[in-house]
Amino acid sequence: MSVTTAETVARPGRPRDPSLDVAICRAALDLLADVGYAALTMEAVAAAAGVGKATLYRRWPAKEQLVVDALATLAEPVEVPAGASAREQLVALLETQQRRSGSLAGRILPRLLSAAVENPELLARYRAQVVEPRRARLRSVLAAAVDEGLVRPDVDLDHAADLLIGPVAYRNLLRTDPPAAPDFVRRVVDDVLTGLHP
Amino acid sequence: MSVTTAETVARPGRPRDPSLDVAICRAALDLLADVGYAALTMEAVAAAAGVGKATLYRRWPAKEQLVVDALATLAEPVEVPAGASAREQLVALLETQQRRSGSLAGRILPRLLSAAVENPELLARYRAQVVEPRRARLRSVLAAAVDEGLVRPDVDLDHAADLLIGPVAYRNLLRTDPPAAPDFVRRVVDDVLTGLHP
DNA sequence: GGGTTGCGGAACGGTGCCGTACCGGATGGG
DNA sequence: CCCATCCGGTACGGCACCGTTCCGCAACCC
Repeated sequence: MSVTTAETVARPGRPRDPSLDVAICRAALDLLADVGYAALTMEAVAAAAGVGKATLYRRWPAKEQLVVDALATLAEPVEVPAGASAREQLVALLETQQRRSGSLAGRILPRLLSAAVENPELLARYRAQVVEPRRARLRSVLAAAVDEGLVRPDVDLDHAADLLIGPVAYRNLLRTDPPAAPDFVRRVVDDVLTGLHP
Repeated sequence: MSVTTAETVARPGRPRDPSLDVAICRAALDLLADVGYAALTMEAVAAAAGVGKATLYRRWPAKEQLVVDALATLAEPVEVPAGASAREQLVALLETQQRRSGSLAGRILPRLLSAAVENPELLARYRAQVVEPRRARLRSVLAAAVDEGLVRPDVDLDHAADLLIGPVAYRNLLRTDPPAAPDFVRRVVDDVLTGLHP
């Protein structure tokens, strides 16, 4: 499902400018993060993208499809320091996630949690684009932790990922004050790894 | 800060009907859960409460103050089975929280996570009314777990509460499918308690 | 019982977004 | 070349909600 629903079949006349697709999607994501889904407006997207309203409606019939496609362009690189121990890699992953709570994807999440009540597909896209890649990275590091003898081999890695992500993400979402202690992530990793230790 | 800002000083004329305060607040909370904060409308609140708009504006100048006061009326009883072991009490607490993800307070949370970007006070009220009581209950049960020798005495109970609540709440918020396994909560409690064991 | 306030309901002008439809110009395919 | 389509911009009628105001009546204090 490409961003533009137009078929690649050659059509007469001037072709659509592909760079406008990305500009529109980018503007939609920015606005989604800034004002939320309910307040997101086709007019505002057009203005932010420097585009006429007709250009939007020519490609997307309504806000929902636009945002769904825009979310498909949302991706974050998930890198992890090579050569470090599994424990250090887990700490690094979670600290990156914590630090990114103010990033584009991070600011979009609470908006989508609300919008998902009416439109579950929006959140499903976000999970596929952002949450699942993070979890996959986490699982692979946890598998390395099993190899290191740090985690019991019978542990469900998906469940272990929940134990690690949950506390960090929940605190970020709830904006609990005071903000998490500097060693918060490390303590989470230590406590969870102790619980999963052979 | 009472719901109605009117002073208790006697005033001439017909006094305000206190039952309308609760009807309005209840309607506001229902609408908040159903349509979200951005789409919540003074007109809709008035209609749902069976009240004229003037009655609303006589008490609250704007939507924000109304919702803040309405949230102050939000409270859930947090009971825990007496006589059970600390472990069983923890499982019961978290399962209750999980079951209540569809309750009024549970449906309001994602709406407030989005609204809190513009209006942090809304989420602060929710934390004070809903989150903090739950955490307090959790801390007291964890203290009992320390007395039972189930948890090390030097463990930060607040941090332990994060480890327990985080995974459960995060899964509920993200609506991860498939829905959590039936023994999900028990496994979380078991793993965390193992990590905090003496 | 008179003056004052509360109440539901209806109406007001103003504003912002909807989705559509044009315009004049640009761009590329047949 | 010619014409279909794309582009930015503007305008349109319609609709929903805003916050206020007025009405007619009810309820209460002094």
